Amino acid sequence: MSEEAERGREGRVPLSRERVLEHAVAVADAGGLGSLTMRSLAKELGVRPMALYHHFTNKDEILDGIVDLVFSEVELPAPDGEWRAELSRRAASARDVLRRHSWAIALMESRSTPGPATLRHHEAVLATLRGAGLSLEMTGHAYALLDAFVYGFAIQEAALPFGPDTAQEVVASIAAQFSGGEYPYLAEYATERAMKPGYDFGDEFEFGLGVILDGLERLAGPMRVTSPRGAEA
Amino acid sequence: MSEEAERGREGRVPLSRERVLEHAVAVADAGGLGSLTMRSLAKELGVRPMALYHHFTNKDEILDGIVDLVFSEVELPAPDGEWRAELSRRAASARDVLRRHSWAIALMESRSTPGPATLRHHEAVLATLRGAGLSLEMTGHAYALLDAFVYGFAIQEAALPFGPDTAQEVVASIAAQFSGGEYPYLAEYATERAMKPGYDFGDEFEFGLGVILDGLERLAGPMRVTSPRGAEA
DNA sequence: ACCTGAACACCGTTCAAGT
DNA sequence: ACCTGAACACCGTTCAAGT
Repeated sequence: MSEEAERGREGRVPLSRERVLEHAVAVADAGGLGSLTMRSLAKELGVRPMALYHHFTNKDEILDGIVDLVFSEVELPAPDGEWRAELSRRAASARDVLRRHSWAIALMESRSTPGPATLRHHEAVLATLRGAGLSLEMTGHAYALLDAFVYGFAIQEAALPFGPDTAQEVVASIAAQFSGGEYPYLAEYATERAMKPGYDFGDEFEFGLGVILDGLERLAGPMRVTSPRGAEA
Repeated sequence: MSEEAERGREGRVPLSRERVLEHAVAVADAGGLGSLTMRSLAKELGVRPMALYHHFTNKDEILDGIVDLVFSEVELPAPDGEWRAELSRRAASARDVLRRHSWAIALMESRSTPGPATLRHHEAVLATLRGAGLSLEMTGHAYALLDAFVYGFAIQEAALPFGPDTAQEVVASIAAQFSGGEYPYLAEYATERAMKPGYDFGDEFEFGLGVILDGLERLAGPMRVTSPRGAEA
């Protein structure tokens, strides 16, 4: 699994914060957050566990680091672009990133020291909303609503019984248990909708995002298509 | 802390799944998910760790159990009530419950074996949406959107630097770091909005929920105020 | 049926030491 | 400056045993 573990002691790349964090993300991607331990990470890097403490004061600092690294993968909206397209692209990208690194969702709840990529991300979204002409108050409303949806949707996708394609079979076995009649609406939804061929839970993302953006557009009044070029120049 | 630990070996209440799960929730509430170990839970119950394995096959089963117990605290919507009021009440209740047990959010991402309270909950929401006259397709859209918002909002509240009241000071210290000018929009939002006296992030919940319910109302067309009394009678 | 003690293979982290 | 070995106080869980 690990290139470093296979490599001899000689041609060893020295540790660095970046290298540690990149491997930490890879370990969590492969085996979940539970598989990411100081010991497993060290082995992946071809090093003894204690070597990590020379670059990070403790495991929490590594967890903060990988959350920020995940954030850095999200495409930033362009503040001078068309706001709706930019926010759509940003939301879809964030959802994609959280699907690739679903362990990161649980971490966001507990981390409260945002890293530079996280701050740049927030800054770009705020710039886009403000650039579209929204008031500060409406900017806060919009940002909270958009991110609640993105994060919450990511939770739901992560909690799906299995991948988007194999879900049907699982739903079918669950639906069979409902046939007693205790959960008629669940049974109906499972058999008449979730088990139907073309169904894909992931499609609910576009619907939900559309409802939210429509609502914001309506409430925010006429928005600028592009923000002024030089902010205060 | 624990009544049981103080009680003598004599007047000991015997273990049961319910008693174990109730104490597990209490332990997680008090110290977070990290503080909930088989050993700490056993001590809280005045018992040896191995006694727990007589009632649960492993820790995962306990985690499944407490997620379902948390779900049981959420107020169910009344399928024959006014749909918008019922869904509002349900959403506010779910958000309340997740604020009281914020550790549960991280668990939902990893658990995929829903318990009876969870199933009853889903059943009631589906019944309310179907009872309001929504198509199966629109029911799926609506449910995914509503729950994404509720869960995602709960994550955001859990990730707040501190409680809703002490947040201002923390925001202020963060804002001070922004003063270099690297994050002008974050600085603006922090100083001109988040630090202002009346500001409370929790208020964003009502706004977001309103936008979503408005959107659903508009898309679903005219909805019944009450569903037919006897479903198929 | 219900609970226990001892043990095993793990954790994160400290501390003193090596180069 | 960068990495290590040994040790400590923890984990979840197995297994054989007690009542």
